[in-house]
Amino acid sequence: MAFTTLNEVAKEAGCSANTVSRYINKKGYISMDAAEKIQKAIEKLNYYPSINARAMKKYSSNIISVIIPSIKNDFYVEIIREAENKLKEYGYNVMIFETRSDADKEKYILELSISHRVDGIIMSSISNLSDKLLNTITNINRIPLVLMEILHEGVDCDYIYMQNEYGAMILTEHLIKIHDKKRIGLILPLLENNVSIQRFEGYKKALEKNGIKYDDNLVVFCEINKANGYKHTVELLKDKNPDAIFTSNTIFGTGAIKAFDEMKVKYPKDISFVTFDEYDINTLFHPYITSLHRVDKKFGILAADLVIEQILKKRNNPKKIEIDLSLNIGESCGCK
Amino acid sequence: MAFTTLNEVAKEAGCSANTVSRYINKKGYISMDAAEKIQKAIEKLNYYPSINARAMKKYSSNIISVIIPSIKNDFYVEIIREAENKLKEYGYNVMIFETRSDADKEKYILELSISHRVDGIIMSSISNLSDKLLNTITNINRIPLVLMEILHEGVDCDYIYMQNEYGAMILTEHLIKIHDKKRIGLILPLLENNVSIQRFEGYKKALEKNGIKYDDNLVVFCEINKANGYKHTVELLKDKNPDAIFTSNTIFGTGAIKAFDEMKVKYPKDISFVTFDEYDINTLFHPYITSLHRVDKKFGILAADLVIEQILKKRNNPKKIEIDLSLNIGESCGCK
DNA sequence: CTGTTAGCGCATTCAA
DNA sequence: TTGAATGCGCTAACAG
Repeated sequence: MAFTTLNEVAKEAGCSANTVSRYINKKGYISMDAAEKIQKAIEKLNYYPSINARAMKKYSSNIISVIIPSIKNDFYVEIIREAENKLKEYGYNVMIFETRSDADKEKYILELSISHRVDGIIMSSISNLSDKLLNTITNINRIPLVLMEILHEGVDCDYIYMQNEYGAMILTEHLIKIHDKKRIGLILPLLENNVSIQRFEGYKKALEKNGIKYDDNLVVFCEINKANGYKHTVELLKDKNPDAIFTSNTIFGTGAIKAFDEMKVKYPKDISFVTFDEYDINTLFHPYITSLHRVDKKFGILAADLVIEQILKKRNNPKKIEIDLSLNIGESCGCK
Repeated sequence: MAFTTLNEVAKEAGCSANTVSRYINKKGYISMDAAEKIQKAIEKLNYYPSINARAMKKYSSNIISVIIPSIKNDFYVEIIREAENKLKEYGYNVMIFETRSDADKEKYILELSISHRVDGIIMSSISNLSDKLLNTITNINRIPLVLMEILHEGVDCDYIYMQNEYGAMILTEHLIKIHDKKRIGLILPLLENNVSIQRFEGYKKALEKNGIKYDDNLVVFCEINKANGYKHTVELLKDKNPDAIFTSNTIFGTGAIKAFDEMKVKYPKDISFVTFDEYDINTLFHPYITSLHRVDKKFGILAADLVIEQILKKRNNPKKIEIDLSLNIGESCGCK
């Protein structure tokens, strides 16, 4: 591989490297004549500045890490896009990473981000497994950090978080109070996932408030994939006689839809169906699927604003922003 | 921000920076004693090597750029994941970029990749707008390059490409020959997109071969988004009396599904419906949607192998790998 | 307005 | 087995 350097451009333009640098960074004054020659040299030699060298010199990479569980999830993709657009306004580039909800990969990506000397990290971490490393990042390395979705006790940084427990509760309660459901099947990610724990708590709270005994036959914990959503919906329908199904995310939700389709179980006629997250697919075709609405959906923009604030204003008193949830009534629960 | 350096680790461990470097890179011999002290120092000081400094020294960043039109598209997401897994086997990290099919962004990302001194680029570029830059990359900078989806005449690098024209032809011909359709509505991306051109050609060829006159009222070119898929399906249905709809990608496809749903047009009863790409959503619920099957679906792995070959074996005779397409019959066209 | 100098953090010579 | 010296490409300080 072969790359032109600043020095080569300088030589070609008949000036010093410093002048070229100032031209590129638009710092200080440069004569028209020099500017022209430099521009020509840059084009002639196909010069592209080395980000590595620049980052070393400036103690700043101009990169923000955006780390999410999955890019196969519209919710997170929107966050990335919003954050990227916002950050670009301030001249930052984004490195996109997905953890696949894997603790080792999460750790690897965080360490990689430190090694890249990124100027900030926006992350959706749904377990506590990286908390120690996150503490190093924010306290020792002092990299501006924004965590999304849930609070990590003991990691003192900016947060944008949802009321997962409350959300699961109102969704469950809707099924109980409005549609008189008593046997609500729930499909959840494994409990090492804190979001899962919170949604599980919300479900149980709704039952308790409404005098329904918790039946652990109706609750399934499994790895997040469509196949599991399908499989466990089939099993619930076959063996557990549920009068409703509540999937904790859209991946499980699509598995459930497939199961309903194959078993010729129609919602809401034969069973009520609700899912936590609000996605495109929920209203792709009728019956529309009941879910929860994030009152402020701009996680990505909010997160970007928080990092930028930390960087530019050197703010270091952490902020916590709570995202409200409300019912997003469709037809799948039995309404309309 | 504050980061520990190799020198600080060396001081803490009571040895030279060189020894620490050799320890980290597992190169050359090191006494057990030294190794232990160094490891302790690394942990105590939270040392994470600077990728920037390393890249400068080694003329190699260990990064491969994977550039795709959209991360909101399962086809590309799979490519990313496959490539990432494969590349990690060889010790490479991946930088993920999406161009949103925007020529300026495409150029920006390519230049950014050069500036990062990436060790290779895997890209799906569906226009010819960056061909000049791609030539610089492969001929001047000599960065290993693999292009996906379509051939770019004049860019001499590795390719993994599909028979877009053939695919559109057999899909159209299926509608004509098997289901006796004569007025097939087609929704395509704008023609600056080469994939679009090829699929359009395939459509026309199928009509011609079967003695059907081309009617440009039935063909729509528009920007790729769901709203356009919806809008143009509605318009076709209302005004153009089509007996089939062919959407050129899944984004348009979901828009079409929404339009069918709202207008209470049932496929395949009222109209035939086919879409080019094979996605999860096609078989999420019945009727399953007829599409094209990529005989070798591992674009990502193939691409990673090609870059690795270029890097490790210093291969520079370009390879072209063609991906075959075959009909993937569902029910939406009218077949059972 | 421009050039000279120094040093960012690291890996790679070469000596010892 | 280890240390000292060097330089990757760039920008910031300082001189001129």
